[in-house]
Amino acid sequence: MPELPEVETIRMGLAQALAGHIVENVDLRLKKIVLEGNLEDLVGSEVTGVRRFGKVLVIDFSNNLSILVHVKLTGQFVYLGPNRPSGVNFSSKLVGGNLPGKHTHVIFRLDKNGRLYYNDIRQFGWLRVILTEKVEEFKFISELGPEPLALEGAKSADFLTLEKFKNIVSKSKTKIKVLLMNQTKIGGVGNIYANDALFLAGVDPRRPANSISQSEQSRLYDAVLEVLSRGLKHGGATELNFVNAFGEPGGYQKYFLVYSQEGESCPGKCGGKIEKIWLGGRGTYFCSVCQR
DNA sequence: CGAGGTACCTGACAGC
DNA sequence: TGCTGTCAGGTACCTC
Repeated sequence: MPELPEVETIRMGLAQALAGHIVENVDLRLKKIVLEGNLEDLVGSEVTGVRRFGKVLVIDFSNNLSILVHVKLTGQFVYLGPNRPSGVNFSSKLVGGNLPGKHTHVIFRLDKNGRLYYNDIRQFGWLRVILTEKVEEFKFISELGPEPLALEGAKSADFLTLEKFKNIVSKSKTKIKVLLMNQTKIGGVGNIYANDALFLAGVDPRRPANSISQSEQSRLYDAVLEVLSRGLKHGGATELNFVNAFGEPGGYQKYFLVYSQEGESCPGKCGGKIEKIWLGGRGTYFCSVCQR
Protein backbone atom coordinates (compact mmCIF):
# COMPACT_ATOMS: atom_id res chain seq x y z
CA MET A 1 0.00 0.00 0.00
CA PRO A 2 2.03 2.79 -1.31
CA GLU A 3 3.17 5.41 1.15
CA LEU A 4 6.03 7.87 0.80
CA PRO A 5 8.84 5.30 0.32
CA GLU A 6 6.83 3.28 -2.20
CA VAL A 7 5.69 6.29 -4.21
CA GLU A 8 9.21 7.73 -4.18
CA THR A 9 10.49 4.35 -5.41
CA ILE A 10 7.98 4.51 -8.26
CA ARG A 11 8.99 8.10 -8.99
CA MET A 12 12.69 7.32 -9.24
CA GLY A 13 12.01 4.42 -11.58
CA LEU A 14 9.64 6.41 -13.75
CA ALA A 15 12.11 9.29 -14.01
CA GLN A 16 14.68 6.86 -15.38
CA ALA A 17 12.21 4.93 -17.53
CA LEU A 18 10.40 7.83 -19.15
CA ALA A 19 13.36 10.15 -19.74
CA GLY A 20 13.26 11.38 -23.31
CA HIS A 21 10.22 9.33 -24.30
CA ILE A 22 7.45 10.80 -26.44
CA VAL A 23 3.84 9.61 -26.13
CA GLU A 24 2.66 8.19 -29.43
CA ASN A 25 -0.72 6.86 -28.40
CA VAL A 26 -2.86 6.39 -25.30
CA ASP A 27 -5.27 3.52 -24.83
CA LEU A 28 -7.65 4.30 -21.98
CA ARG A 29 -9.55 1.16 -21.08
CA LEU A 30 -11.30 2.26 -17.88
CA LYS A 31 -12.53 5.80 -18.40
CA LYS A 32 -13.67 6.46 -14.84
CA ILE A 33 -10.13 6.47 -13.45
CA VAL A 34 -9.35 9.73 -15.28
CA LEU A 35 -11.05 12.31 -13.10
CA GLU A 36 -9.99 15.42 -15.00
CA GLY A 37 -8.64 16.34 -18.43
CA ASN A 38 -7.87 14.17 -21.41
CA LEU A 39 -4.96 11.76 -21.78
CA GLU A 40 -5.19 12.19 -25.57
CA ASP A 41 -3.80 15.70 -25.11
CA LEU A 42 -0.42 14.17 -24.24
CA VAL A 43 0.08 12.52 -27.62
CA GLY A 44 3.14 13.99 -29.34
CA SER A 45 4.62 15.37 -26.11
CA GLU A 46 7.86 14.42 -24.40
CA VAL A 47 8.18 13.56 -20.73
CA THR A 48 10.23 16.29 -19.06
CA GLY A 49 10.27 15.05 -15.48
CA VAL A 50 8.58 13.09 -12.72
CA ARG A 51 7.81 14.68 -9.36
CA ARG A 52 6.10 13.59 -6.17
CA PHE A 53 4.09 15.44 -3.55
CA GLY A 54 3.38 13.16 -0.62
CA LYS A 55 1.71 10.14 -2.18
CA VAL A 56 0.82 11.95 -5.42
CA LEU A 57 2.96 11.45 -8.51
CA VAL A 58 3.30 14.13 -11.17
CA ILE A 59 4.53 13.37 -14.68
CA ASP A 60 5.38 16.56 -16.57
CA PHE A 61 5.23 16.89 -20.34
CA SER A 62 6.75 19.29 -22.86
CA ASN A 63 3.37 20.76 -23.85
CA ASN A 64 2.87 22.24 -20.36
CA LEU A 65 0.50 19.52 -19.27
CA SER A 66 1.05 17.17 -16.34
CA ILE A 67 -0.52 13.94 -15.19
CA LEU A 68 -1.31 13.76 -11.50
CA VAL A 69 -1.60 10.20 -10.21
CA HIS A 70 -2.68 8.78 -6.88
CA VAL A 71 -2.15 5.02 -6.92
CA LYS A 72 -4.01 4.58 -3.61
CA LEU A 73 -3.68 0.92 -2.58
CA THR A 74 -3.18 -1.16 -5.67
CA GLY A 75 -2.21 1.13 -8.56
CA GLN A 76 0.93 0.24 -10.49
CA PHE A 77 3.01 1.79 -13.24
CA VAL A 78 5.01 -0.78 -15.16
CA TYR A 79 7.40 0.25 -17.91
CA LEU A 80 8.77 -1.91 -20.69
CA GLY A 81 11.21 -0.48 -23.21
CA PRO A 82 14.75 0.61 -23.96
CA ASN A 83 15.28 2.45 -20.66
CA ARG A 84 14.67 -0.66 -18.62
CA PRO A 85 17.86 -1.52 -16.71
CA SER A 86 19.41 -4.96 -17.03
CA GLY A 87 19.04 -7.53 -14.27
CA VAL A 88 15.51 -6.52 -13.35
CA ASN A 89 13.73 -8.85 -10.92
CA PHE A 90 10.41 -8.52 -12.75
CA SER A 91 7.48 -10.07 -10.88
CA SER A 92 4.97 -11.38 -13.39
CA LYS A 93 2.76 -12.53 -10.52
CA LEU A 94 2.50 -9.13 -8.85
CA VAL A 95 1.69 -7.30 -12.08
CA GLY A 96 -1.03 -9.82 -12.91
CA GLY A 97 0.59 -11.96 -15.59
CA ASN A 98 1.18 -10.80 -19.13
CA LEU A 99 0.79 -7.12 -19.93
CA PRO A 100 -1.67 -5.75 -20.70
CA GLY A 101 -3.63 -7.69 -18.11
CA LYS A 102 -7.09 -7.87 -16.69
CA HIS A 103 -6.37 -4.85 -14.48
CA THR A 104 -4.51 -2.73 -17.01
CA HIS A 105 -6.56 0.44 -17.34
CA VAL A 106 -4.23 2.65 -19.39
CA ILE A 107 -1.56 1.81 -21.94
CA PHE A 108 0.79 4.62 -22.94
CA ARG A 109 2.54 3.67 -26.17
CA LEU A 110 5.82 5.52 -26.34
CA ASP A 111 8.38 6.11 -29.06
CA LYS A 112 11.35 3.71 -29.35
CA ASN A 113 8.90 0.88 -28.72
CA GLY A 114 8.36 1.83 -25.08
CA ARG A 115 5.25 0.93 -23.11
CA LEU A 116 3.91 2.26 -19.84
CA TYR A 117 1.08 0.29 -18.28
CA TYR A 118 -1.13 1.59 -15.50
CA ASN A 119 -2.72 -1.27 -13.57
CA ASP A 120 -5.05 -1.03 -10.58
CA ILE A 121 -6.85 -4.05 -9.15
CA ARG A 122 -9.18 -2.11 -6.85
CA GLN A 123 -9.66 0.88 -9.13
CA PHE A 124 -9.30 3.29 -6.21
CA GLY A 125 -6.47 5.20 -7.82
CA TRP A 126 -6.96 8.11 -10.19
CA LEU A 127 -5.29 10.18 -12.88
CA ARG A 128 -5.85 13.84 -13.75
CA VAL A 129 -4.45 15.79 -16.67
CA ILE A 130 -3.97 19.44 -15.77
CA LEU A 131 -1.78 22.39 -16.74
CA THR A 132 1.70 22.06 -15.25
CA GLU A 133 1.44 25.56 -13.78
CA LYS A 134 -1.68 24.47 -11.87
CA VAL A 135 -0.13 21.40 -10.23
CA GLU A 136 0.75 23.04 -6.94
CA GLU A 137 -2.68 24.63 -6.75
CA PHE A 138 -4.38 21.23 -6.81
CA LYS A 139 -6.24 20.88 -3.49
CA PHE A 140 -4.50 17.77 -2.20
CA ILE A 141 -1.06 19.19 -2.99
CA SER A 142 -1.69 22.72 -1.77
CA GLU A 143 -3.03 21.36 1.53
CA LEU A 144 -0.30 18.74 1.95
CA GLY A 145 1.69 19.01 5.15
CA PRO A 146 5.50 19.09 5.19
CA GLU A 147 7.28 15.87 4.24
CA PRO A 148 9.56 14.13 6.74
CA LEU A 149 12.37 13.43 4.28
CA ALA A 150 14.06 16.13 2.22
CA LEU A 151 14.17 14.33 -1.09
CA GLU A 152 14.77 15.35 -4.65
CA GLY A 153 11.43 15.54 -6.43
CA ALA A 154 9.44 16.63 -3.40
CA LYS A 155 8.79 20.10 -2.14
CA SER A 156 11.88 19.84 -0.01
CA ALA A 157 11.94 23.53 0.91
CA ASP A 158 9.02 22.72 3.16
CA PHE A 159 10.24 19.55 4.80
CA LEU A 160 9.29 18.55 8.30
CA THR A 161 11.79 19.89 10.80
CA LEU A 162 11.78 18.80 14.44
CA GLU A 163 10.42 22.24 15.34
CA LYS A 164 7.49 21.87 12.96
CA PHE A 165 6.83 18.33 14.17
CA LYS A 166 6.73 19.39 17.81
CA ASN A 167 4.41 22.22 16.92
CA ILE A 168 2.01 19.93 15.05
CA VAL A 169 2.00 17.25 17.75
CA SER A 170 1.64 19.55 20.73
CA LYS A 171 -1.32 21.39 19.19
CA SER A 172 -3.51 18.38 18.47
CA LYS A 173 -5.78 16.32 20.69
CA THR A 174 -6.13 13.61 18.03
CA LYS A 175 -4.75 10.15 18.69
CA ILE A 176 -1.11 10.27 17.72
CA LYS A 177 -1.35 7.53 15.11
CA VAL A 178 -4.28 9.20 13.36
CA LEU A 179 -2.36 12.48 13.38
CA LEU A 180 0.73 10.90 11.81
CA MET A 181 -1.40 9.68 8.91
CA ASN A 182 -3.19 13.00 8.37
CA GLN A 183 -1.80 14.16 5.01
CA THR A 184 -2.62 17.80 5.69
CA LYS A 185 -0.43 17.71 8.81
CA ILE A 186 2.44 15.48 7.65
CA GLY A 187 2.90 14.44 4.04
CA GLY A 188 3.42 10.83 3.04
CA VAL A 189 3.01 8.69 6.18
CA GLY A 190 0.46 5.86 5.96
CA ASN A 191 -0.50 2.88 8.06
CA ILE A 192 2.64 0.74 7.77
CA TYR A 193 5.14 3.45 8.67
CA ALA A 194 2.92 5.03 11.34
CA ASN A 195 2.69 1.68 13.14
CA ASP A 196 6.41 1.00 12.90
CA ALA A 197 7.46 4.54 13.86
CA LEU A 198 5.32 4.46 17.01
CA PHE A 199 6.84 1.16 18.00
CA LEU A 200 10.37 2.39 17.40
CA ALA A 201 9.66 5.45 19.53
CA GLY A 202 7.93 3.43 22.27
CA VAL A 203 4.75 5.49 22.05
CA ASP A 204 1.25 4.04 22.43
CA PRO A 205 -0.70 4.80 19.22
CA ARG A 206 -3.86 5.62 21.20
CA ARG A 207 -2.41 8.55 23.12
CA PRO A 208 -3.66 12.06 22.42
CA ALA A 209 -0.91 13.84 20.48
CA ASN A 210 -0.73 16.70 22.97
CA SER A 211 -0.01 14.29 25.84
CA ILE A 212 3.35 13.38 24.35
CA SER A 213 6.37 14.73 26.21
CA GLN A 214 9.20 16.74 24.67
CA SER A 215 11.59 13.80 24.73
CA GLU A 216 8.95 11.49 23.25
CA GLN A 217 8.31 14.03 20.51
CA SER A 218 11.99 13.95 19.59
CA ARG A 219 12.09 10.14 19.67
CA LEU A 220 8.99 9.92 17.51
CA TYR A 221 10.35 12.43 15.03
CA ASP A 222 13.55 10.44 14.70
CA ALA A 223 11.53 7.22 14.40
CA VAL A 224 9.38 8.56 11.58
CA LEU A 225 12.47 9.56 9.61
CA GLU A 226 14.13 6.25 10.41
CA VAL A 227 11.32 3.95 9.26
CA LEU A 228 10.71 5.97 6.10
CA SER A 229 14.44 5.82 5.33
CA ARG A 230 14.46 2.07 5.90
CA GLY A 231 11.47 1.68 3.60
CA LEU A 232 13.15 3.70 0.90
CA LYS A 233 16.42 1.83 1.30
CA HIS A 234 14.61 -1.46 0.67
CA GLY A 235 12.69 -0.14 -2.32
CA GLY A 236 9.39 0.08 -0.46
CA ALA A 237 7.16 -2.57 1.08
CA THR A 238 5.20 -5.09 -0.94
CA GLU A 239 2.17 -5.86 1.20
CA LEU A 240 -0.46 -6.20 -1.52
CA ASN A 241 0.89 -5.84 -5.03
CA PHE A 242 3.40 -3.01 -4.86
CA VAL A 243 6.05 -3.03 -7.58
CA ASN A 244 8.39 -0.31 -8.82
CA ALA A 245 8.29 1.13 -12.34
CA PHE A 246 10.16 -1.92 -13.65
CA GLY A 247 7.85 -4.49 -12.09
CA GLU A 248 10.07 -5.36 -9.12
CA PRO A 249 8.70 -5.87 -5.58
CA GLY A 250 10.02 -3.97 -2.58
CA GLY A 251 11.82 -5.52 0.37
CA TYR A 252 10.78 -3.60 3.47
CA GLN A 253 8.03 -6.13 4.30
CA LYS A 254 10.81 -8.41 5.58
CA TYR A 255 11.72 -5.78 8.16
CA PHE A 256 8.30 -4.78 9.51
CA LEU A 257 8.65 -4.11 13.22
CA VAL A 258 5.02 -4.51 14.23
CA TYR A 259 2.91 -3.87 11.13
CA SER A 260 0.89 -7.02 10.24
CA GLN A 261 2.67 -8.95 13.02
CA GLU A 262 -0.36 -9.72 15.19
CA GLY A 263 0.39 -12.50 17.69
CA GLU A 264 4.13 -12.50 16.96
CA SER A 265 6.69 -11.89 19.67
CA CYS A 266 7.57 -8.26 20.21
CA PRO A 267 10.78 -7.37 18.36
CA GLY A 268 11.89 -5.60 21.52
CA LYS A 269 13.05 -7.93 24.27
CA CYS A 270 10.05 -7.50 26.52
CA GLY A 271 8.64 -10.99 25.89
CA GLY A 272 5.25 -9.56 24.94
CA LYS A 273 3.18 -10.19 21.86
CA ILE A 274 2.06 -7.80 19.16
CA GLU A 275 -1.56 -6.84 19.57
CA LYS A 276 -3.96 -5.65 16.95
CA ILE A 277 -6.62 -3.04 17.60
CA TRP A 278 -8.90 -0.90 15.44
CA LEU A 279 -7.97 2.76 15.46
CA GLY A 280 -9.00 5.54 13.14
CA GLY A 281 -10.67 2.98 10.92
CA ARG A 282 -7.52 0.97 10.36
CA GLY A 283 -5.74 -2.02 11.72
CA THR A 284 -3.22 -0.88 14.32
CA TYR A 285 -0.39 -3.07 15.59
CA PHE A 286 1.60 -2.39 18.73
CA CYS A 287 3.24 -3.83 21.82
CA SER A 288 1.47 -2.70 24.97
CA VAL A 289 4.58 -3.45 27.04
CA CYS A 290 7.07 -1.40 25.01
CA GLN A 291 4.70 1.33 23.90
CA ARG A 292 3.47 3.56 26.68
C1' DC B 1 -12.44 21.42 15.66
C1' DG B 2 -12.65 16.00 16.44
C1' DA B 3 -14.64 11.33 16.04
C1' DG B 4 -16.72 7.85 13.72
C1' DG B 5 -19.01 5.77 9.89
C1' DT B 6 -19.49 4.72 4.85
C1' DA B 7 -18.24 4.40 0.01
C1' DC B 8 -15.22 3.09 -3.57
C1' DC B 9 -13.35 -2.16 -5.45
C1' DT B 10 -11.36 -6.76 -5.98
C1' DG B 11 -8.87 -10.66 -4.31
C1' DA B 12 -7.39 -13.54 -0.57
C1' DC B 13 -8.59 -16.34 2.83
C1' DA B 14 -11.35 -18.56 6.63
C1' DG B 15 -15.11 -21.36 7.75
C1' DC B 16 -18.69 -24.35 6.75
C1' DT C 1 -15.60 -28.06 -4.41
C1' DG C 2 -18.12 -23.93 -3.78
C1' DC C 3 -20.50 -20.83 -1.36
C1' DT C 4 -20.64 -16.85 2.02
C1' DG C 5 -18.62 -13.54 4.91
C1' DT C 6 -14.80 -10.76 6.35
C1' DC C 7 -10.87 -8.13 5.78
C1' DA C 8 -7.44 -5.01 3.55
C1' DG C 9 -6.74 0.39 3.32
C1' DG C 10 -6.08 6.19 1.13
C1' DT C 11 -9.07 9.47 0.75
C1' DA C 12 -13.50 12.05 0.28
C1' DC C 13 -17.60 12.86 2.20
C1' DC C 14 -21.07 12.73 5.56
C1' DT C 15 -23.16 13.17 10.25
C1' DC C 16 -22.97 13.96 15.14
